[in-house]
Amino acid sequence: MAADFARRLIRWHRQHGRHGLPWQGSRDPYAVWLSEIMLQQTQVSSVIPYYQRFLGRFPDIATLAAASQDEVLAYWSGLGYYSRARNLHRSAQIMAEQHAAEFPREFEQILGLPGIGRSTAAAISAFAFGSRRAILDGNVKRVLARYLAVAGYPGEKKVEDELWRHAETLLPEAGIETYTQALMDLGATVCTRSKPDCASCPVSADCAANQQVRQAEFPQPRPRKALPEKATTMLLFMRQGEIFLERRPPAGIWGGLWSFPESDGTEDAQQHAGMRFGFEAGSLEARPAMQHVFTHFRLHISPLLIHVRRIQPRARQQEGVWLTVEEAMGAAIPAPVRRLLAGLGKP
DNA sequence: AAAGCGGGGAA
DNA sequence: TTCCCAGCTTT
Repeated sequence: MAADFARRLIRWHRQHGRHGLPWQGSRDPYAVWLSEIMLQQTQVSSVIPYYQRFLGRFPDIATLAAASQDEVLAYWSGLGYYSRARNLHRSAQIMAEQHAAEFPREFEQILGLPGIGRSTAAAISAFAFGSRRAILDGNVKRVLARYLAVAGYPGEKKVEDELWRHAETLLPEAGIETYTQALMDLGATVCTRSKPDCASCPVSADCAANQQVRQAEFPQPRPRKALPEKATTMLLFMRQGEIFLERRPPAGIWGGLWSFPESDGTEDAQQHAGMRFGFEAGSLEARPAMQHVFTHFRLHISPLLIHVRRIQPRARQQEGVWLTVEEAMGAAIPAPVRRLLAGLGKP
């Protein structure tokens, strides 16, 4: 069974795998390493120009190690996840100092380099040295979860461990490079996250998810973490066609951006906020509620439009500014404030 | 607009 | 050990 899986993949790869990519055909571990790092969170088409430019400027470990971090980052600029570039640079310097600028062949030593985890170390070992090592990146997790109907969320340790065991078991005795490339290619082009093309899949006949027509159920998605909910009332003080904004503290949410004064929504707090600035409130008008989702919580915003009748002359205003809506739209304001301002024109 | 991604570093 | 984040893509 396991042998069939690998054999079919290898056979499939000849005709349907991705060929001719700039990093294929090279066994230079440096080139293989660079491509694997660039491909970690980035798709092939974006990587290609960066890979060629980077390799042109830093053709080997010694050159990379000798370069400044600034220049390395400049060549990475636009790819994102800049810690990858910093780790790449650090690794090159480690190799220059400790391994005579040679890329280590030993799996444990490769794994020990910064920015290289178990799967990346295995991919480099397989492609550069022909070592028989299992990989398990996001694509492979999806292929195996479906092929073997592995339940649970792969981000969970228990599930990931099970997938690693399967990955090891399915390894072929020979042809590790083609097999590894085929597995990656299958996940990227056939066994895709949505709408997998099972009709074109070389292992669909004994794929558990396909047999049960449950492709969409594997791998199980990350459990939805219930976001904490927070609520605030934004006070939109308005006077003579201008609105009042104050600058937020430099750190924290919307640090340094301009926003409306806030209150907890009680009448006392609203009055207090107005008094803080010396505003004498006229009519109040609740605006439509809205919400804004952050990475770690959901914020419910109740906007309250307050027409300011009079500003007490002694009032200090160095913490805030009065701007026309148009001026405010051009200022450094967070997205929800922008939406609120945009909605002010309409009733 | 939301979820995914491989490894590092914090908790 | 386990949890969370980065910064861009794809759906």
